[in-house]
Amino acid sequence: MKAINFKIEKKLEGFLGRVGELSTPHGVILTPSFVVVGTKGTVKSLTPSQLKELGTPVVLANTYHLYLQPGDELIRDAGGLHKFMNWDGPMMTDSGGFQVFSLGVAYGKELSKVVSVTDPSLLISERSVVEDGVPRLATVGNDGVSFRSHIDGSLHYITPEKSIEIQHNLGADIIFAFDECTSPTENDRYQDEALSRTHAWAKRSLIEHKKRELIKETTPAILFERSSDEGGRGARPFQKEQRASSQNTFPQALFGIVQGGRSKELRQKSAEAIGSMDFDGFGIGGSFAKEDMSSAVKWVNEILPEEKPRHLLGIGEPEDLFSGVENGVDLFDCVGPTRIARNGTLFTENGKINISNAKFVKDFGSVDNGCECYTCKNYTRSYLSHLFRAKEMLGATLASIHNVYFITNLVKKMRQSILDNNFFEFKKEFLDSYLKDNNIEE
RNA sequence: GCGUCGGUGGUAGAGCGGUCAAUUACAACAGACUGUAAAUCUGUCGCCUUCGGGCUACGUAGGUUCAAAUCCUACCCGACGCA
Repeated sequence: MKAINFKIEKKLEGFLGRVGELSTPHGVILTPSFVVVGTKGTVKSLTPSQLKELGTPVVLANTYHLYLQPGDELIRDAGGLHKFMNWDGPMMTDSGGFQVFSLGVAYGKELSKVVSVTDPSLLISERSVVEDGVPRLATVGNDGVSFRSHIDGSLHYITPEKSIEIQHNLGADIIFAFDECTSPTENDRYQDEALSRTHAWAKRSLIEHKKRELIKETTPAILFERSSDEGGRGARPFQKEQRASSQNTFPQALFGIVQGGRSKELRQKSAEAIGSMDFDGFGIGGSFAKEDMSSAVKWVNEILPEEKPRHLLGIGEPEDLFSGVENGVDLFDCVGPTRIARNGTLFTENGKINISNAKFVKDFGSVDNGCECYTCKNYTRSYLSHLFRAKEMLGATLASIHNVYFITNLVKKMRQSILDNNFFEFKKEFLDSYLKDNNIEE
């Protein structure tokens, strides 16, 4: 049984972009699509019904976070993450690969998904566990990664097999191979080394995944049902193993992740290697310099098998979404819309605004003219400004509703514009307005 | 009326002779945020500045001292106690 089915409906003439339909056991995702991030099994400040209402097609949770808290086995016993968090739509889980980066070399530094590589102070000259007095919480070995929990300091070791095991316990429709996300500030030798590791880990993730999928397929459905009476009449042989691996009866899809930093050669090498493995789809990972992003995506997507879906990991600024779609990306996820919302920044067709700025205190207009979201239809900038100044929780919720709607809808409009043969007109019209303030100022 | 304690920057509240334009918190004003270590973090926050510094400030007015938010005197205001 195939976990997902991907069908390309239309291509962007002369470019890598395309419109498609991705079927999962929990519903269909129309691509390109924006995936909202719910790291710990919740999209911060939003309920699943609010997500449904604003049109979120798919949610991405995180392996590392849920493994630490509340534990993947608990979630398995709760009936899987869909049931646990009450989200019945399509779901993905990240492998924990990004935490290798964010808790590793990036820990305590100004390093993130998008960095300025022109800043020489960020260049990593030597690899030590403690830099500038800040100990890393993740250290990379060839077999896996040691993590020091950011919650209680306990030590954990995650291997590709472990990541897949956790992700099978969580039970998302689409899961990711365990990879090493490197910083663009690493030197060439390290990038190359890390890439070999990511490729080896991809292979191991795939083997572990296939093994577990096979158990699901060949084990009678009856065994998937949990016996409610703990320890009842003598445990069945194999029960523990089968329960552990097969709580979720529906098949899961595994995406491999392409890395390679800034180097064209490594990006292409990675796309060749990962693209030739039997994954259901692909993630494009890494921390980028802004100006490198579209070229890196293009190098990779020219090589990856066209008929499989591609997910650009962790990218979500409007201008980046346009270039991603143009260059053949089908899925994006990003914490941006929800994080900046909680911090008072809102998307508008004229660029981002910080709602807590003094000028919005008495602004009785809606957040974004013409926006159809719940927040814009019912509340004023003044009210949101008040909520943020008063530190009321509803501020985070209303702002998140708007930002998630804005970005989700933006990608939907891109999709429609490809179908309507006016993608580039739409792109120009949107970006002219969205970026205009930045352009005037400089 | 007598006595005691106290009056510090938008607010609360440190400081009790020089290192004080004054710790800290909050408020205010900006900024950052891209597979979430994040309802977080950063900067500014008396006035002027050629960024060296200059000027005005710790209830008001005097005084002591080389030097006062800090000590003394009077006055004004507040809290509490006694009449």
